Order: sequence, then structure tokens, then C-alpha cells
Amino acid sequence: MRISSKGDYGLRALFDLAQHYGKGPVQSEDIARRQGIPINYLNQLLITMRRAGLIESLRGPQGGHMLARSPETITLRDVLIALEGPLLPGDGTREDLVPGVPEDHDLIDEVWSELRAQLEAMLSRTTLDDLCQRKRQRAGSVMYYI
Amino acid sequence: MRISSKGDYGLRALFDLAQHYGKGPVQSEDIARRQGIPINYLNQLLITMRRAGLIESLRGPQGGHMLARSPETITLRDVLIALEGPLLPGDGTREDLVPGVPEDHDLIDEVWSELRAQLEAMLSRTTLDDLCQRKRQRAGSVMYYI
DNA sequence: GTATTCTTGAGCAATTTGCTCTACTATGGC
DNA sequence: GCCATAGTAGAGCAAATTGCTCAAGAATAC
Repeated sequence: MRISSKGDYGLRALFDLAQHYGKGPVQSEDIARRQGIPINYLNQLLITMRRAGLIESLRGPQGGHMLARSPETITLRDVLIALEGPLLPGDGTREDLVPGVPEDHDLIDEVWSELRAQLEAMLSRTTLDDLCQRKRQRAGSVMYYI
Repeated sequence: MRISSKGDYGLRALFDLAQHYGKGPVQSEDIARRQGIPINYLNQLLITMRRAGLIESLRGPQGGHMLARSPETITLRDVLIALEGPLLPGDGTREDLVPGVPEDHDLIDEVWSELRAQLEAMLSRTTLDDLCQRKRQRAGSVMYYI
């Protein structure tokens, strides 16, 4: 039930891309520098996210990465599932375990399943665009102090 | 963001204990047999849960394990935190990572933090007693078919 | 005191994490 | 066509975690 650095790094990278949405490709080196992610590791995560259909990449000079869809259609759920895999038991993760008393086993399985549905719903409520708006709001409120 | 077999096994074991609540100690071997958990592994998990204050154990003949509190005061959150550790970044898990741009880093940290609060609230809504009631209801509804 | 039951800790193979490095491929510009 | 720039692919690797087993010890009821 923990999120590894993949999810953390991946969200940071996508957030970076979201802030450059519509302004052409962003190079992985720039993302790595801005977000403090080891470049070689980031490249791996970017490939994973491209395969998950979250970003598109262009090679060659002036190449780079960009969101495959607009920031308001990419949710935390998309990011975490792409990078961390299935979220909870009940999606194939625990089918290997010995069942035990069937009534109890089925009941626990249902608990995980319902929990997963709730969790995914929760994660689906936050989009990359929400994060961008929050950052803009915050920058705005800081202005009052000047 | 996944739950390992620890959480799954642990919940099954506690659910077993909840069904025997108030009827004296239950031996780990019985739990293992009923719930399909490898005995040696279960013993480890039971120790972890005892240290977390979820169960109490008695040694010697007729010894065994029992819930330390009543089933309606033990939630899924308690079980998962005891066995799987901290649930999401924002509780010390990700402090090792290089920050990057401070505004972005802080914002992402907040996202994890809020998410964790929501998740824990979600997990706190289900108690061991809820599971027992569900099982009883189900057994009751099965009766109608007979 | 002896059988029973939990406790502690070592050990271990397999998998995952968090990287690095090298080689390769695609593309734009000269 | 050549070359610099970027992404792509995959091997490799140390450290941590998972999912167990096993042996020795300690407490307790009878």
C-alpha cells in the first residue's frame, strides 16, 4: 500500500509536462533538472508512461516529450496505475494465495475489491490540470504579500 | 500502492479472531488451517500485530491469540498500517528524494499528504465488526434459499 | 516436569527498487 | 549524406523487500 519513488517521480514529471502543455516537446534532461530526478531513471519512467499512452515522444534535435492528452483528462489514477501497477488485491494480485474457508476468503476478497473501487474513484478526482490551477492560485496569492 | 500478502493474511487472521472474540484464545495453528496461511509466516505476522497492540497472546497449553480490543474498534487502517507500514508518500517515505523546484515539490508533497488523509479516513470506516456482521447477514440470507 | 504454545532471530531464494551504462535508432539542419 | 541531438532498448547491479522455513528458547497449565 505504499507508493514508491516511481509514482512520485512520475507525477512530478507529468506535472512538469502539464505546465508546458501546448508549447511543444520538453526534453527529459530539462525535466530531470527541474524536478530533481536522476536522468537515466527518468528516461525509463518516460518510456513506461509512453507505453501507457500518457505521453508522446519525438526523437532528434528539438525532440522531447509531451502529454498525449490534455491535462484535465489525466488523473492520478492513470499515473499510478501506469507506474506502480495494480493498486490493491482483488485485481489479480492475490489470486496465488491459498483460499482457506471459502466464505471468509470471498468476503475478504470483496473488501479489497470495494476498497480498490473507492480508491480509484478517489484518485480519479484529481487531474494534472487541477495541480496546475493550484500552482497558479498559489502564485497569485503570493502576489498579495509583495 | 499495492497491498502485499501481509495485509491480506493479516486481515484474514484478525477476522478469524474477531469471530472468536470473547471466547478465549485461538491458537495460531487453527487460524492457519482455517484461513489457509502458512503457519510459520502467520506466527511472524501475529507477533507484528501483537507489537502493534492489535492482539494479545497467551503462552502454554490452551494459550493462543485474541483481539486486544473489541472488533468494532479495530479498523482496516489499523491492520494495514501495522503490517504494511506507512501508506503513502508524505509520511517520511519520500523525504530521501532530491527536491527539485521547491514550489512543484511542495505541491506534489501536499497531494500525497491529502491523499493519505483521505485514504486513511476511507480505511477507518470499516471495522472488523462490520465484516462479522456482513458474514452473519450473508449466512442469514442464505437461509431463505433452503 | 513435561507437554503445549508462543517468541525470537537466523537464513534464504525470488522479486522489486532505484539506479547506471552502453549501444542503437530516429530526426533536423547543414 | 553527415553529424549533432534526443529518445529507445536492454543489460547489469547493489540494496531492500517479500514470502516463506527452521531451530532454539521461554512461559505456562496440568
